[in-house]
Amino acid sequence: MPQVSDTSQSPRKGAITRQAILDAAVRLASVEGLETISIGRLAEVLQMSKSGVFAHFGSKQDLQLAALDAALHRFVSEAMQPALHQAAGLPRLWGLCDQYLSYLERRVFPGGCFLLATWAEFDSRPGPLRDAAAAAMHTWNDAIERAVISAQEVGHLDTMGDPAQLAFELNALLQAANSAFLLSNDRREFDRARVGIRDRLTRLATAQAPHRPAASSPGDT
Amino acid sequence: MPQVSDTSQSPRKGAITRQAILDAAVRLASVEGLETISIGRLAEVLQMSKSGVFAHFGSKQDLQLAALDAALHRFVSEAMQPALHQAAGLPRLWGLCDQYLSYLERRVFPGGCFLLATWAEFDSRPGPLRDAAAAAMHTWNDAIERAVISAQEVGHLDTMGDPAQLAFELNALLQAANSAFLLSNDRREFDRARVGIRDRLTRLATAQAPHRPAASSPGDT
DNA sequence: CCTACCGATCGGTAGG
DNA sequence: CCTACCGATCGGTAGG
Repeated sequence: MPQVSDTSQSPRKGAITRQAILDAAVRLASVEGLETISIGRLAEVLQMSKSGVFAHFGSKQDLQLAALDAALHRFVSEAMQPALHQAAGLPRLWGLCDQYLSYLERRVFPGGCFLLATWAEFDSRPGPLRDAAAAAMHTWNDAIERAVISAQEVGHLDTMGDPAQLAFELNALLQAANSAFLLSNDRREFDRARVGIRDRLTRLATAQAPHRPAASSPGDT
Repeated sequence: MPQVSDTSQSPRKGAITRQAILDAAVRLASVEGLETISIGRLAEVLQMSKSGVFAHFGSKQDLQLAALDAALHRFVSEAMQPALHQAAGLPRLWGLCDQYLSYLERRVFPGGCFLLATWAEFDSRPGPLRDAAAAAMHTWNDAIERAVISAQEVGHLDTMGDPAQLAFELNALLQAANSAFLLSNDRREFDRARVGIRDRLTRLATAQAPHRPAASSPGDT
């Protein structure tokens, strides 16, 4: 009766398999969309039976929700977490934008930003998936807006500017980088986003702002 | 043998049916995506047999391409055409942006901007549909960029600015209005886009620019 | 986690 | 534009 076993197998094999399924689901969904993935194709990729895959989730929708959740966690750690540890104010705000662009450049997901893709897929289809995609979008939007407000509070940004307006414009440049890069495959799109962001931030920066957001200069390529 | 008939029926019944199919396809696809529409569901909506729908197109892909083409024509006439008739320079450039926002506000398509939705759906799936969606995106991007260059040529905009950079930023604000409005259902998102666009244009406007792009002021709601 | 199976729906064809 | 039909695949279930 192996209760601890030999640690080589068994610890929580189910959880490992479940994670493997979610990894494959996220990879597939990034390219084809969360709705288009099918349990049968996942089973094929994973060399499992259909019902073997199915057994880990109560329904296709639960699988989709779990995959979105897994992608969101990956998004947070790849596109947000490092920047959130920076000093409040312009460093953190610029860090968030730059970290997001780096997440796009590193192609963390093969199909571009997973959150934007999923939001575009479900933005007009009411239901749990739309709700979850909206919540994921809010996770990001709130982080940006909080960083803007905090930059005003520490005195780096002029309080005359409307935080919602600045957050909207920063977000606009970031999501444009995603779709434009997928369209042109031209890395200068990232430079354009950085130029636009730097312009907005320097224009609103106060005298107390730390040597302004210099960042990696895009050069004149 | 009715050769001219009584004009009530018959002229080109096939073409009429085909158009009805495309209208339904565009409406469905705007909400659910071009890939998700099925010939069977279209037949149901149109009270036709599946093969009756199918007969007008050689394949599902051809139906999708035809629907995208129909949506593009509608996009051009609703979001571009009126603005393109305005005077070259800032009037036309501002007109294009404002017309696009109006197209979103009027909810020409129930699921937001059809071009952006379709591009997001196929941006990572190589094939004829991705190519057609990219071409549709270029139709719009080129119009904006040409309007920017033309505004420089007539002396309304400072030639120091990079046209590609300005076009990128205007486009960013426009597509952000689309996704943000679908997310929040808050019309202030359109105001934010207009404020950002006006800011960009006034900042680059020369002395010869016609009384600057005033536009409908968003008020302080 | 498997085999075996269900009804429904898919895109597409035959033949008229 | 129809009826009738095809093989393939879908999400999901039974039973182990």
